Amino acid sequence: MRLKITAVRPFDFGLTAMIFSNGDKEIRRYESGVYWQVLRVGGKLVLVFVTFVGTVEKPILSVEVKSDGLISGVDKRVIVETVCSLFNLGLNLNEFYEDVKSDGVMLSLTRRLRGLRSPSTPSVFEALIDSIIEQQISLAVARRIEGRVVKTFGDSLEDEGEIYYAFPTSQSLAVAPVKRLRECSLSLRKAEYIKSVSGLVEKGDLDLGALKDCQDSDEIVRELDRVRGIGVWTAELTMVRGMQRFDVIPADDLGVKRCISHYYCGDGKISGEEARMIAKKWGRWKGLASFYLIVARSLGIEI
DNA sequence: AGCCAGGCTCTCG
DNA sequence: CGAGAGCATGGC
Repeated sequence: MRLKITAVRPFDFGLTAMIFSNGDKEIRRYESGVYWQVLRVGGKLVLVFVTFVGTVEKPILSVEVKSDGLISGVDKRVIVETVCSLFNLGLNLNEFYEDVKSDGVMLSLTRRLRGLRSPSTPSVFEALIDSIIEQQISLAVARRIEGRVVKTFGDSLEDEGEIYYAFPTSQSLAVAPVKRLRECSLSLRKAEYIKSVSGLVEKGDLDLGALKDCQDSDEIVRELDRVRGIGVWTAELTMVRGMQRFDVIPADDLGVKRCISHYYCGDGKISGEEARMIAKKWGRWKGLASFYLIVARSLGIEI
């Protein structure tokens, strides 16, 4: 089955999906113009292959849906909504561009990266667990560990002889033996954090859906920060990646600090507080602006 | 070899 | 209170 989705313009699909070009083929990847991953829809696993059939100024996505079960009308709506949130298709980038154009660096970068959107995870839970895994260690190590966790605890789906994994549910991680979590190369601490956070979600003591709908971003940070294993950095990263909250910036993030310093402070070491000061002028677009900096830096773009 | 890596908690003094 | 140790492993 195939679905069509019209995005708000501008949208550069290739530029946006590019960060997944070295992703795991069995989990989530962008290759030769095709992005794929497994979604959980109405209790079923659904594999989607997303391609771009429009232009940056007239963006249309084509979604090929594969599933073992039957896809209902409701399922179709959920799939469309999920793909929309994966690439934040509803966001009006022109508002962002307009609001940051007085910043010379941003003016230049938004012109050169026109249509770039910050991708999201299909669920807040996934963003949260990924962020915990990524605490302190290098991204290269983190990605390998994430892959092991997904393949150990996630449900899988087969298509044309290939196997694909969905991100584990909160239930599967809540009941996961610490020993098996540790076999994914997680430290004992992180194994405990992940298990207990998943337990809180399962019991309803940590309602990520409700938090996502909370108006006040600072309050979300405070609430998440109260949970053992979650600090401000983890909370903010979860919000940017899993809640479409682009008004927050993970200012304590090493990569964010390095990028801000590169474009605004001549590559010197800066503190999280200094990063927040610089980010102030981006207003409600701090998170998206920092994403543009990171992508620009990774592409070697100079002002 | 060793040191650092998109942090966080717990323990000392 | 604030500072400091400990964590896991891959890359340089």
